[in-house]
Order: sequence, then structure tokens, then C-alpha cells
Amino acid sequence: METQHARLRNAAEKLALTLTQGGMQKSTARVLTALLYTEQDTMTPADLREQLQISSGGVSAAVKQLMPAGFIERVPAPGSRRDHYRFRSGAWAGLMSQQNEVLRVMTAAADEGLAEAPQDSATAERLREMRDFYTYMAEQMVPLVERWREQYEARRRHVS
Amino acid sequence: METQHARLRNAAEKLALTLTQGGMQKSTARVLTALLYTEQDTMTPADLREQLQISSGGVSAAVKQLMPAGFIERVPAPGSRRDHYRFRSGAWAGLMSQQNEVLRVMTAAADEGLAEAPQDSATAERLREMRDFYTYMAEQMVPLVERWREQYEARRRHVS
DNA sequence: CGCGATGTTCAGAGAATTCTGAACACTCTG
DNA sequence: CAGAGTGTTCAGAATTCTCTGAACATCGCG
Repeated sequence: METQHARLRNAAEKLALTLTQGGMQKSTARVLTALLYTEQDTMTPADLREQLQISSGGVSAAVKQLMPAGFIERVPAPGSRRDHYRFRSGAWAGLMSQQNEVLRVMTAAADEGLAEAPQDSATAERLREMRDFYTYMAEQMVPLVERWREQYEARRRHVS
Repeated sequence: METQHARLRNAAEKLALTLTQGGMQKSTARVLTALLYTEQDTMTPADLREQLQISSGGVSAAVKQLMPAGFIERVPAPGSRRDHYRFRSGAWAGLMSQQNEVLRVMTAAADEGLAEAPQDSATAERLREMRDFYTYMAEQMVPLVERWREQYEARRRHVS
């Protein structure tokens, strides 16, 4: 029992490391995976501080990043003065949707360059490819994630 | 003329900044955008060093990252002992394809967790959603980018 | 309304990353 | 095969990022 628990913790930390390498900061990633892997219903900042051995400020900062990103949510807990957090269903799909913002920024950057470059230059040619590609991706990604959401919701309803 | 040139440089630097914020290191991003925005056919490390005011080591490191990532290519230049680099057509699509690797890693991480978690726990439920989502995305992304490549190639052939 | 419990902020310590530049290695050329 | 020209490596400097922890703010309860 203890061993399994430890192995879960381990898997959580390993995923946190992966996320870190992908650009997320360490504390934030660890808070995220702790909430993903916990067997408690919710976790309080104190729980997180104790389990992860990070400072209160660290937990606060992590939560501040994870909430607006849609990874976690604050759960009302009557009778407790502490904040209770929970990993959010649909978080991964939400993350992917936020990538669309990136696609939009890249499209905009290409457009900006195109406004300056001579129409028939090689630079303009390259920028057109860039713009067209990101435009295409943005268009395709939205319905893709939407379709996932529908499928997932449908299955959930079916199971329960 | 000088002004337009400067504005192009500006757009290049601005995109570099965006890429930096997305996790790319500064020199690498600047080399990338310099090659994207240049009106020369190719650029040598010396060109890049001069234009960007970075050290030779910096250029070397940037190239070392950009080449395997498919962003740039070395162009044979008979009669010149310098390396000649050029922004690669299809670079953005290639970048997106590399994201598939990320999707695969995330799927694997979820599977690893699932191997440890009790089948009917809330943790297992969350990990299944994660695994299913990333599996779905990986499946969908491949044909999506493939379709872009086909469309783009077709259009190119048509134009020329 | 005051107090205890909890959350947030932020200056500065510490860690990690990135860049520089000089030494070194390689490759043509005469 | 010597030497000039060019690219690469890497130790250490410089910069940037992240975390800590103590001060402060906020909230709920008696």
C-alpha cells in the first residue's frame, strides 16, 4: 500500500519534470501533478505545501497561474476556511484551445511582416507560407477540439 | 528604402521576441527571424554575427538547434568556404509535426500513471481522460498537417 | 470589532540558463 | 604540408528566472 502510494507520487513527479522541460515552471508543474494524482477529493494550499515541500508563496504563485489557465478550480468547501482546489475536468482540452491564441499571434506576426515586404520578394513568399499555414491550423484546431469535447461529454453521459 | 529595410528588421526582431516568450532562446530566435526576413538568398555566420551583434559561439549554437529542428538548411555554395544558410520551406509545418512527439510523451505519461492507479479511483478517471485526449489529438494532428502539405505543394506546382 | 487563521505580495537570495570570446579543430588552397 | 580562413567548443561572466519567507492583507467567527 505504501509502495503503491509512493509509486503514484513518483509518476506525478515524473510528469512534473516533463512539463517543466516543456516550459512550465517547476513549482507550478508540481502543484498541477499533485492535484492530478491525489486521491483526496480536493487539496488545500497547506496540503500542497506539506506534500511538495514548497513555500506558501510558491503555492500561491502556482495557483495563480493554474486557475486562469483552466487546469484547476477552487471548490467551495463550507465549514472550512481554507481554499480547496481540484484538478479540472477538460483541462487538457482547454490547454489545447489556448494554443489557438499562439496560432493567432503567429498569423498576426506574419501579416505584419507582409505589410512591409515587397509583394514579390522571397521574404514575402516565406511570410505568405507562414501566414497561410497558421491560418489553416487555427481554422482546423477549433472544430477538432470541439469535436473532442462533444465526444467526451457524450461518453460521460452514457457511462453515468 | 533605408526606412523600409529598418521596418523589416523591426518586424523580424519583434517576431523573435514573441518566439522567445514562447520558450525559444534569444539568439536562436534572432537567427531564425533574420533568415526569415533577409532579402539575401542565403546568409553566412559572419552575416548573422554582424547583423545581430552576437558572438560566433552564439551563432554556432543557434544553427545547431535550428538545423535538426528543420527550420533552416545549409546550402552548398561552391567557391565559398563559408557555410550558407537559408530558411527552409515547410519549416512551420515541420515544427507542428514535432509537436506530435509532445503528444506522444503526454500519452505515455498518462499510461504510466494508469499502470499504478486503482482502476476505479478518481485519479485513474482523470488519467484516462488525459490519455484519451492526447491519443485523440495525436491521431488527428498527423493527417491535418499532411493535408496542409499536400495542399501547399499542389498550389505551388500550380503557380509555377 | 478584534483576533486567529489563512492567503498574497514582493524584495532579495539562489539557481538555472544563456551568451561571450578565446582556444582549439578542421578544411581548403597555393 | 604550411597557413589563412572559418566553424566549434567550453569555462566562466552575465543575465534571467524562480523560489523563499517575512510582512502585510483579508476573511470569518465569537
